[in-house]
Formats: sequence, structure tokens, C-alpha cells
Amino acid sequence: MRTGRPRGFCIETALDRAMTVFWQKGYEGASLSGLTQAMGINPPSLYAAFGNKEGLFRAVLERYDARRKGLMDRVIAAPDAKKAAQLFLEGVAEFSADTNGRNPPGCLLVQSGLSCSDRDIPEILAQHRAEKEKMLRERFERDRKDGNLPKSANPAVLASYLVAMANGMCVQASAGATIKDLMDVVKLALHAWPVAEKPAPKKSAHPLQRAL
Amino acid sequence: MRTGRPRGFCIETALDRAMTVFWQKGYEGASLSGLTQAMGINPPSLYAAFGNKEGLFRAVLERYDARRKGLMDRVIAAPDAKKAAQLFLEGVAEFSADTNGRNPPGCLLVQSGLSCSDRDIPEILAQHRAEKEKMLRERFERDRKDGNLPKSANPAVLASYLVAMANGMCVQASAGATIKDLMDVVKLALHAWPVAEKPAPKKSAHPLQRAL
DNA sequence: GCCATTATGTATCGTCCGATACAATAAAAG
DNA sequence: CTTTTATTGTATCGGACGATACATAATGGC
Repeated sequence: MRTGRPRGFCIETALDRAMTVFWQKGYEGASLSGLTQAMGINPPSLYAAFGNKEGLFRAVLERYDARRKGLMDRVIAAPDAKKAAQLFLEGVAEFSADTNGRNPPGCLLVQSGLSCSDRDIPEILAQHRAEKEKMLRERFERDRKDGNLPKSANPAVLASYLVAMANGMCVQASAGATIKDLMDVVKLALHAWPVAEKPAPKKSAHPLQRAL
Repeated sequence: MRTGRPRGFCIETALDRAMTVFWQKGYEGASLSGLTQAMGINPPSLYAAFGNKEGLFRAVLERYDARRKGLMDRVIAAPDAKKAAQLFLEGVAEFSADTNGRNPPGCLLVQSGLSCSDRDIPEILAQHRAEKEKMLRERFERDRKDGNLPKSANPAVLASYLVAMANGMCVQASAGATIKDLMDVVKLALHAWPVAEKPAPKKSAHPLQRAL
């Protein structure tokens, strides 16, 4: 067993509290005193657990991804490409304009540090966003290969389009857009989706597509 | 004539320099020492001219709007609604992924302070973005009234859609997206545009529409 | 020339920042 | 019980932050 005095706080809970602070104030706007107060710990505990402010931020981002995994799984498992796009955009609209108070409006990956004194922060955030885009692109590449997307469709562009829409909606959500505002935009955005050439697809885009 | 010692620096040039700093580092990441150094002046000159850091930021945003006025004028004067949408998105793609070094990538209104320790900053930025959206909405309301957009089209949603796309593309540009990447997205985004019900529009959407 | 007015350069203010030193505490290992 | 290891709370570090005091310089008004 692990020796030494046991940690006196829950890592996950502390990360959730820190996430809210970073979300509301951004990376640079989040002060150590604000973070420790929200997390209910003292500075030495924070530094012992996460190294420094950037280490805490990276841990928060990992937890953020974990929280969004459910949505991404549903998107990847959607029965067809357009349904995947719809689930993705609707999911983003739902959580970014969430009024349940579980999180501040918007998206942590967008608003916590697009521009920053420390150049690493925007890069880290970009990597996390690119990860989501990659998931979508690979899903659409499979769709195209299997004939569920027209050969004229470009999976990379489709993924980029969805991520741009998602990020843009998050910007609007952070400025006060309601979920209805965003859902209207989603409905319009899906009209851009390419139509299939042939009515009967060759085979499934994903083994789980029948699950829904 | 104005009495007293004349100002020893050009306001516009200084604002352009400050704009670059805010653009790259965000509102909070931009330090007074960094700003004064980039502007080529000392702190007292800055405070005498702009009041404080927030005053400087507001002045920078006004200059930013002035710089973008040319694009917005062209958008409003476009011959039809879809052409307006195209000009807008292509214009945003062009300047946000600009490699001429005139500005950092992205959009100042998006990346300089979505989240901030000072709550006024996100609000000010949101107002400036909302102004652009309002211009688009009013243009589309005229189009719809004049029969250049189908009655089923919702001008507010169309404007919101375009602004979301623009903001999302800016996020991607700030992460390194090329102008080609964004142009591909623009082309796809325009596929969502509503098609007119009747082939012959009743009258011009705008007096300047014949100008192109 | 002299005054009122405004801008400038130097030096510095108090505050908050991120980060630690240190002793005390709480567990496992022997 | 003693040692070892790890976390805790208190108090504080050097530095950067935004913002100014103050004397000097440069203009128009008279």
C-alpha cells in the first residue's frame, strides 16, 4: 500500500471546481488564490498534486475530455453520417448553452485561452480540439469508404465544418445565446450536408449503427 | 488651436501596435510593459491618452471595427443575400488566416477575452460581435421583405449562422488553419443557404446591388 | 517674455501573482 | 515505538502587475 499521509481531498471534485474557475476566468484570469479557494485546498496541496498551474490546467482538460466522451461515443456510433453530425452539433448546443448550472456557458477548450501570455496554453487547447476533429474525420472517412457518403464528399472538410460550427456556437453561448438560438442554427447548418448518391448504402458505417 | 505640448506619437499607429499585442496575448496576457514597449511610449503617455488599460482596449476595438468596415460595406452592398453571405465568410477566412503578417491569425473580437478576470471585457467583445450580426440580420430582413429570400427563411437565424461560422473559422485560424482549409469550409457552409422560391425577385435587396 | 496648458521621461508606488520553506501531521513499514 | 514517506496549514518569498508622483519639456495665448 501507498505510504505517507493520505490525501485529504478528492482529486476529481477538486478538478471539477478548478474547471469552473478556468472556464469563467480563462487560464490567465484564474488566480492561484481563486483556484485554491474554489478547490477547498491550500497552495502546497495543489502544487504537490499537480506540479504547477499549467499542470493543473492539463489535468482539468483531461477531465473535460472524459466528461465529453459520452457524447463523442454516441456521435461515432450514430447510424449514418448525417445523424452523427446532428448528434454532435445538438450535443454541443445542449451543453454549451446549458442552464442547469453544471458548467458555465460555452466551451472550456475555446474560451479558456485562445490568446495567452504563455504560448503553450493556446497550443494545448488546439490539440484537444484537434482530437475531436480527428474523431469526426475518421468516422466520415469510414462512411465514405463504405458508400454512406458520396465520393465527392471530403471527410476532412466535413469534420472541419462541424468543429467550426461547434466552436462558433460556443462563442455565441458564452455571450448569452439560448439553447433554442443554437438549435435553430444547428438545423440550418445540417442543410449543408451532402446528399447520398445511391439510396442503398453498401454496408454499415459502424458496427454499432443498429444500436439506435 | 489646442494649447499645451503636442503629443509625440501617432494615436492610430500606437493603437495598431497595441492591437497586435492584445491579439496575440489576450486582454489579460497583454501587460502594460509589453503594450508601452510595442507602442513606443511610456506609461504616463498611455494613461494620458486612454485613461487606463480598459480604455486603451476599447479604443483598439473601435479601430478594429474601422478596419473591418470595408468588408462589411461590401457585404451589405452585395447583389443578393447568398452573395452577401459568401463575401462575408470569404472575407473572414481571408483576414483570419492572413499570412501577410498584417495581423496575427484569428479574430481580435473572439480571442482576446472570451473569459476574463474582469467581467466587462467579454461583454464588450460580445457587443462588438453582436453589432456585426445585427448588420447581417438587417440586410437579410430587407432581402426577405423584398422577396430575395424565401418567406420561410429566418433572417436572425441566417445571421447567427454566419457569425457562428465566422467565429468558428477564426478559432481554427488561430490554431494554424490555412486559408485553403477555411475556403473549403466556406464552400460547404454556403450549401446550407436557403434557395429562392421564385426565380425572379420582386425588387433589389439594396440600391447598390447593381454596383457589382 | 511670461503664463497656462498639455505631454513626456524617470522613478516608483501598493497589490497581487505564482510558487515555496518549514514545521506539524498522519499513514505504512520495520 | 521508531523510521520513512507523503500531505497538510501557516507564513512568506521575489517578481511582475497596473497605475502614479513629480519634475521637465514644448506648445498656444496674451
